[in-house]
Amino acid sequence: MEQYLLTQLNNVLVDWTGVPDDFVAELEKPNNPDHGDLATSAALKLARHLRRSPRDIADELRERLLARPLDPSIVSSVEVAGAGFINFRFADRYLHRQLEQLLEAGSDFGRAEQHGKTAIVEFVSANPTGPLTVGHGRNAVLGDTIANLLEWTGFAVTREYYFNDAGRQMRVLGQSVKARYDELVNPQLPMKTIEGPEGEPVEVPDSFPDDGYLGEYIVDIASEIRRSQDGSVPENGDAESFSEFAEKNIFESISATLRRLGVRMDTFFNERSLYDSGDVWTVVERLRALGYIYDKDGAVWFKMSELGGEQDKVLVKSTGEPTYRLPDIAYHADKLNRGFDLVVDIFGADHIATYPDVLAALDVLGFDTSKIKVVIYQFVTLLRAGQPVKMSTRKANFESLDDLLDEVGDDVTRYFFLVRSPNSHLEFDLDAATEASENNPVFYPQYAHARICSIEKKAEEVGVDFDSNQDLSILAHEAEIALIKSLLLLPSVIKEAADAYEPHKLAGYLRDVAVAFTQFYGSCRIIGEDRDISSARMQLAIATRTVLANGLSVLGISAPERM
RNA sequence: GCGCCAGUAGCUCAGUUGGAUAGAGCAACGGACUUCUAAUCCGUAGGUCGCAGGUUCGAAUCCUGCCUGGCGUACCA
Repeated sequence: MEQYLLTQLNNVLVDWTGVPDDFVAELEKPNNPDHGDLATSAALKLARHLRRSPRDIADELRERLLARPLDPSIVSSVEVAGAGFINFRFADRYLHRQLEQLLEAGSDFGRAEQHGKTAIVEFVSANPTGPLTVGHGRNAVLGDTIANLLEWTGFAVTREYYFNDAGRQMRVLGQSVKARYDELVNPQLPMKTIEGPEGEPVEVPDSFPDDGYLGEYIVDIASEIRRSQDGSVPENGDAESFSEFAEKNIFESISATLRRLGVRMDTFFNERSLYDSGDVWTVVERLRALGYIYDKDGAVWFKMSELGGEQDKVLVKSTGEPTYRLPDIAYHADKLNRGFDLVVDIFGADHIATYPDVLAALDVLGFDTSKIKVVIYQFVTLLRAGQPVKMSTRKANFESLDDLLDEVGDDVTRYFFLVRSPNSHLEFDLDAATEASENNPVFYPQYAHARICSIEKKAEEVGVDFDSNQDLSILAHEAEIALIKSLLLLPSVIKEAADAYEPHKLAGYLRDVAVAFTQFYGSCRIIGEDRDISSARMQLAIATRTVLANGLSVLGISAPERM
């Protein structure tokens, strides 16, 4: 309908003298149903060019459209309204035909054809120094759902987790675990007091690093090492063997947490491989050859100030160790070299400053940076009894993603993370997510889905005789038509959500579908009407269940058959 | 100081490629279960769209300035 109308509209305008060649009419969905199903403000926009009143132009535009003529099985009415809007209404016949196609497509309704392009979505990417936080949860759910959306719009998608198990962080981790282990083995160990997360004193062994990890999980890992009989960590092992054990342990717990969230990675990319391959140094040399590198104070600098940046950036510290920027550049070069058509990064707001440097470097290295899309999401505040809950990996007192999943479950967790726009701060109210769970918005689409399943089951029990080939044109009730219109939007909503990298558009849509269904349910009985109407309404219910199930599966939220 | 994000109903947030009367959920108030699931529905109330200018037929949306909050602005990641 939309495509058809656009073609008709613009064909009319092409033949219209005085209309600028580059003028393209657009359609919008009016928010007031009295204004039809689609509308165009073309007449208003042409007023200046044609030097006539918008209303006048709209009248003529309408006449010219009707003269083509318009296919009455698609468009039922064309009206001029307001200051010069033209409102179009769908023909019921058109809606019924589309509904038939929806039912035919079934679990593929909303899914676009594969177009042969590939995408890689990098997300989570937490280093194995501690359990995933709630912030990682938002990252994981966003990344996974954006990957789903891209798949549904025809991309072949790779989900990748980028991590680093070398360097300072892992050294500190090993030292932290070793110190806690020593403390367990030898209770007489001399202790010292350092500052905890709230500035409170914390007792740690003398050998504990000042910037060590204070989390309880460090002690857990230490006692696990002590219990383990496999000798993988020698009693007098160095910090490195402790760090290896801890890394393995933490990675397993991270994987388990992701599994609970329904997140599955295709590939894990270790930053270390960029050093092993020498890619990191190749980047420096190529940038140097291009004149964007200089040495100062023993460090290697990148001339970011010549590329629109505020100041030059250090790529290699005077210690010889690269900053995070250098491997980031090499990593993204690697992703582009792997031939992906689209490279998506999911970053927290605290990484906002890192990617302009990366993009600038890739740009001068000759890569097509337009293939890279960085999704930045804002921070999560966890509220319990109206008070913010502290969340930090390094410090002791924090709420982990696992704790959250324990408290509210995977569906609610995913929904809360997905229902807000990524660039909006997220207040995750635990009380609302748990105690008030009877009014929890996540249950809207789920409940509607379960209700339909229940109706189908009931129909089977009482042996209702449905005709699955029933002509759907019998559906003419206001609530039926409104529901059909809502259902047919799924493909375009998925497309919009994918193009914008904003899953909340889909989450909001599914709630609308649930509302439209419930209104239909309230005014139209399915079982117990005469056979024709009963059959047609059952088809409509099945179509609704299909849309809800497909949409929920994109969000990674379950579509239960009963609740 | 500079950069990014945000400021919309009591609360949490949609709506921002400029369109017609700014929406939803929760909270509040009033109704509806002998019916296919009441985890629901219907109704009422609730707004200087942070402030001030500007652009135009039209601004929550675009431009400028200012205010407030978050995150950055490392030879941390």
